[in-house]
Amino acid sequence: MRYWLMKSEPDAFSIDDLKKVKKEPWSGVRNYQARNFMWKDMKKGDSVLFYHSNTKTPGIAGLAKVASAAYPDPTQFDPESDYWDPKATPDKPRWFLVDVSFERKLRQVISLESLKANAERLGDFTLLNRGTRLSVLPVTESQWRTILTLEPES
DNA sequence: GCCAACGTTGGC
DNA sequence: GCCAACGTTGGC
Repeated sequence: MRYWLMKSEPDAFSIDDLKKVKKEPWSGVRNYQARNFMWKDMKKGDSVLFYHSNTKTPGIAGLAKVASAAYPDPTQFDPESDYWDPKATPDKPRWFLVDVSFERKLRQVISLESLKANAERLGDFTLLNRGTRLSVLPVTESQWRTILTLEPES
């Protein structure tokens, strides 16, 4: 069982949206490193920190699970989609995704600010590295545990 | 295979 | 809305 962090812009797809639909194909990732994490390393049942980016208070908003094995992102084949990739074919797909299922909302968003304030306890954390724009990234078990201690009691 | 130009991410 | 940081593209 591994741990991950996945970013989403809440204006586009928030933790509340995930709660509503329960399960969502994580389409639209068009970065090779992020794709490789989903394609090669993620397993059904892995745990996911659901991160809100590009918003007033960026931070971790909820918990989710990897709900499927990786499979080709169907939006790459759809000329109508924003994520259409003319170089991808069903025979030779270029982009892969996993389904993500809702687990729970955090009682309060664990803000990027508070993650930074605990940077020392978190150790080397990709999210906090300068210039990191990865939308799918690995989290260690100890980071996962540390982060959850930052959630308020009630 | 280099690298300038361009597009995107995402915090602020 | 700004812009630094970074990834990708494509000419050479």
